[in-house]
Amino acid sequence: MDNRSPRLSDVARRAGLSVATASRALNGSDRSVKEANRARVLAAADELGYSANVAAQAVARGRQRGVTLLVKTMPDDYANPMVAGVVEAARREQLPLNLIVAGTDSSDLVREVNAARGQRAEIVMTIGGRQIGDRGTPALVSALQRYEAEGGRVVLITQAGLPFDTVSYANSQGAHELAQAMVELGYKKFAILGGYPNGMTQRDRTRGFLDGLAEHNLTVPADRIITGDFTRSAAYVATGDLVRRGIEIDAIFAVNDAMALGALTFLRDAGIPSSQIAVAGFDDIKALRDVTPSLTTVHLPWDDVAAEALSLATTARPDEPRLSVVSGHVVVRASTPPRT
Amino acid sequence: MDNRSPRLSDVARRAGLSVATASRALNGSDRSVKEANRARVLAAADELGYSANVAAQAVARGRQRGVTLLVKTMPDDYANPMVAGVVEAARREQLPLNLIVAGTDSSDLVREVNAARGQRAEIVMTIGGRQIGDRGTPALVSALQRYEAEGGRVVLITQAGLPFDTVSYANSQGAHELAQAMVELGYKKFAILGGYPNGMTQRDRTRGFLDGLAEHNLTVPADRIITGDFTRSAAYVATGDLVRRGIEIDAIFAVNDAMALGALTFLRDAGIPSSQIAVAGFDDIKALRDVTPSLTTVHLPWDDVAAEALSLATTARPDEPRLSVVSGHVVVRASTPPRT
DNA sequence: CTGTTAGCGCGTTCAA
DNA sequence: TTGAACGCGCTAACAG
Repeated sequence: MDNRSPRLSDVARRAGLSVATASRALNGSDRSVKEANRARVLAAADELGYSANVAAQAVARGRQRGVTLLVKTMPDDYANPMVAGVVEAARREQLPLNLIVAGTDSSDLVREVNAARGQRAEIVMTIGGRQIGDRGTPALVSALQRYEAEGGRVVLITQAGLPFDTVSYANSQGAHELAQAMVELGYKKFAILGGYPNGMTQRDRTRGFLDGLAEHNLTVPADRIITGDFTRSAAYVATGDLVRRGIEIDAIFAVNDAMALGALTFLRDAGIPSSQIAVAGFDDIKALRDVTPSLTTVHLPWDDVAAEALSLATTARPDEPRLSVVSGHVVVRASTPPRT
Repeated sequence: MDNRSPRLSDVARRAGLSVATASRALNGSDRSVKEANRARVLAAADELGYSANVAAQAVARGRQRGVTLLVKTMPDDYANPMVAGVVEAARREQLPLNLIVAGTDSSDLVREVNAARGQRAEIVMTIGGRQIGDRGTPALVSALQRYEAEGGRVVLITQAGLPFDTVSYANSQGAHELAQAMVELGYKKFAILGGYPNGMTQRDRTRGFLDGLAEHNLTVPADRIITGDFTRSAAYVATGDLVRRGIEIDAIFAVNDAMALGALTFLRDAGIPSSQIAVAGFDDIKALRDVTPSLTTVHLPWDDVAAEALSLATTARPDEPRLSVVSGHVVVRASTPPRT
């Protein structure tokens, strides 16, 4: 009942050749195998149903090929377009992809980075914004530095500022342009659903938006900048609070689309039309196509972000960490009708 | 620049003990290490920043711990609730989770199963429906059987019928009940967006729905059962065709929620209200909360599906493959208002 | 171009 | 309870 799966030596014996030759024919990079022998090895492997033991290869080679993608969570509502992008990009490059769901804490990330280090993973990529003043950041940085010192490649998809190759997207600029666009549409009284108060992504988007308004001499009173969870449900509740408090606003900017959807859904449930309170988000996730009214947002080219990250990972690392910033653009849709 | 990451032998030397003892203290299952020595080993490991090489452990142990989850694709729009469920369940059980995005072809799946076999993966779990008459199925079955014969555990989350432990969800029954519910609401003239003509999930849901209608002496003419891609976009287009062809219907059943959202969005864009053409889906994905009108569907308890799959995987396998069927229930929402 | 040999890092016998 | 020695499956250096 408990057979053994065939090993390289089985293949070699059946082909009447040595393991070394079999190894070269099957997995070696060199071409230094006579064609006839190569064929015999491949035939033997096929007959035996041989499949290389990747773990053993990793041990022997001293390095595990492919990219280890570290994410904090696996969402159960809207897909994460960055993850999808990286998965697809890796597939195109024929790079094995190892998706690890680490957990939300930065110590979880440290643990997984160390695991990758133990395995001699070739490339480690992380997705996810950082927290301002996160006490775990130094530990994460040193784990990553150590991993790099031991020969690994690190690429972060997040905010700039850590000493590693990084792909960022223009949070501040996008929000700035969105603010401009909304002012031009005639909006004046804003509320902002700002998500986690310590999230850098959230902070950059909030600031960019405020800066954009400031150019038109508009401000947002502190009581209309709501912080809290970075989720759809939290936004739903927060919008309800705003409305109940009777605060007079004509538009809500949510710092990501999931939150914007929460706001939009609350307004719909409450019977408040976009002509009364408009909503705009950020990210341009695919799910936006299906809501009414369609949502104004900042489009980010997630596939480009992923491709850029992989490109950084697979090219030689220069002495100085590189930073690649991908910018987005505003997409005005029905949730922010021109205000007369 | 290229240091070495610490190995078990480094830890052992620093602790003044043998590798064997260090191994037992750090990763061994036995308790047979004197407490003082155990502490010294742990301290040494900590000081050195030791992290076990999982690949080497896998080679030595002859088995890679954890669950290897094989999915066909990584969606970029709506999250797959099954995947999220399994990830979370594995985390709860402290089982390392290896998520592999295989590709859509059944030969891709075979390749990954063989890779898992080569690595002596402990548990292989696959998510995704089968195709009727898929020529690749025998190859997949034999790859899985071989993997099992070599000591692995297989759990499928899909239709019943393959000789492995399987978790299924009641596609036919759920659709049947949905049909009943819609008839009771007063609907009579249906169209069905059936997805891939060869998909078993799609077929079961279509059949279940038709059976439910048949109990009320209702039928759906063949030209109103539309097959095609199993996607939101395809459903959007198909709904447009239905409307343009001027076919008289009062409700559309889409065999999954993504397709239902596509249909709903088309109707919205075309200005056709639910009172004229209703829409119902299947799955109850989270994204449904945010559309207008909210969507009638069949709710499936995805977390239960995942938990059940993991439970099958971690209990001893009896001689006969087990089948666990998780059933759902109809949720009537605004997209199917009572018809008078 | 091929085979022999020596590791890779770890778990696990078997004696002590 | 400990340590020495061996083996896991594979790659890579070195001869031939």
